[in-house]
Amino acid sequence: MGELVQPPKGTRDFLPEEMILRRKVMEAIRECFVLYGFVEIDSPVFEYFELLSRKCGEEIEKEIYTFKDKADRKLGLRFEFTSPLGRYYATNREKLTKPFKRYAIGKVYRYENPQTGRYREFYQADADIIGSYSMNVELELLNLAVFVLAKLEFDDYEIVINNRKVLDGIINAAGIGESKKDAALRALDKTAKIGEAGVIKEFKENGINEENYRSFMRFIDLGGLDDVKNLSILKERVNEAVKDESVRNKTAEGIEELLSIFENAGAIGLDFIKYDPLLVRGLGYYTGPIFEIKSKDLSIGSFAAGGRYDNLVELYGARPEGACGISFGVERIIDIIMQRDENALKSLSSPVKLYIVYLSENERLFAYNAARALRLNGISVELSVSVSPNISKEIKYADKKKIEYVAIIGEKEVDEKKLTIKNIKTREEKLISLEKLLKFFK
RNA sequence: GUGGAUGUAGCUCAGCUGGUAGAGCCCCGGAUUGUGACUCCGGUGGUCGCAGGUUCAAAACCUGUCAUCCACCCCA
Repeated sequence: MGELVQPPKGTRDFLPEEMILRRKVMEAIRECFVLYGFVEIDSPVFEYFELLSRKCGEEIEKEIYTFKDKADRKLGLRFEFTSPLGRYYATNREKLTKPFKRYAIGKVYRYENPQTGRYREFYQADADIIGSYSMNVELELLNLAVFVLAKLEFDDYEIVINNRKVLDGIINAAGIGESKKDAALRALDKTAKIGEAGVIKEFKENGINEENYRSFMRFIDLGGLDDVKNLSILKERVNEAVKDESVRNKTAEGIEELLSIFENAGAIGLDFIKYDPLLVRGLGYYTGPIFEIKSKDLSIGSFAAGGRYDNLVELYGARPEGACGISFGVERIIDIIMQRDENALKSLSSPVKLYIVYLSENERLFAYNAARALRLNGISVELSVSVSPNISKEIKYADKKKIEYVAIIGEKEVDEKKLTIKNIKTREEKLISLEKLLKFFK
């Protein structure tokens, strides 16, 4: 197969049967967003590069697809929905009702090497709330996430949460300077993957002492299973250790935010979320709580994540506003579903409920009218286009397209003004009137 | 951007130390012109990812290139 008949690196074609599952997942997520009161917006797939790259961090900047248009404007494809949202909000804020709760589901692009759960073109589903500093926002978003996952029948996942302010405070308390903060955080984030020795090695490579690492770890060695207690302990420790008053206040604020989340989580069915002092998240714009949802057993990584980014809209020229969002990795969710159940694709049936076959010209009008009546009642029907059909092949066709029922219309049916309905799976047949058929599908 | 593995029919793959390709599934036709998943028979389908090179001769060896998978970086 020559290269030119393949889709570009990191992109994929989807077959009709794959689309059934993809549509189902995206529709489930969308329904939940709507049930939680989020409104849909749309914005361009490309924006000015300079806009996209503001405060996203160097690493991400490298992953932005860029191009110049014919008037030499430097543009970039959106690599997620948050930066475009910042721009959108700044542009339209006068027309928006606050707090602004919006969702967006669409394709995003990242120029990176494809790998497990990683593509150059992929779907994300985002829900964000702009216009509130309250932790009620975090609680609502986490609650939404749990609702979405229940709808998708996910149960072996975990939700971890941390706070950028707290991270900054502990980094400071551990004696790691501001200039080395990012490198330290990046290394710490990898603890589960590369282990203690690996983190220390990375610290050293970045000119940070092992003692700083030990110190950091001592702060977060909180022992207990009760996160409220743990955070209270941490609060005292950091409060004593941080000399800089503004950092100390920020840290305390961050801990209060987390405490507020944990104290209220139980009341809305979120008692299982966990404080993870080593959770970092790379994107540069996060300012407060950050969270991640991952599968417990599968190696696919996190499939939903988000956090608070209070400074974002200000970056685009709007007055400061509290803002927080969550993003679902649609591809990863689909990959997980397919890894779990290899029959995930096979077991789905077509949204088309009935395939109608008529055997000769004489039955055409009857078949056409039946199809029309069903369609007018919202029932999806495919009418065969064969002129003189071979019934075996028609049934096989419907089966392959995962259509559950076939209607056969011949001389006999037209005479009796009924349709022969065959259930493909059970092979049962019934001769029934159109009225009964309509009721059956309703 | 870096490293490793892999590219042979629509799919999964076989093809030994070089002698210009095979199986199963799928697909198409028939046994079966108002009834499909099983069976039987027959058939279509490949410049062996692409481009060079070595050789009398390359799917095989060498180089480059593109793509896929895995890992790093980073991330949904």
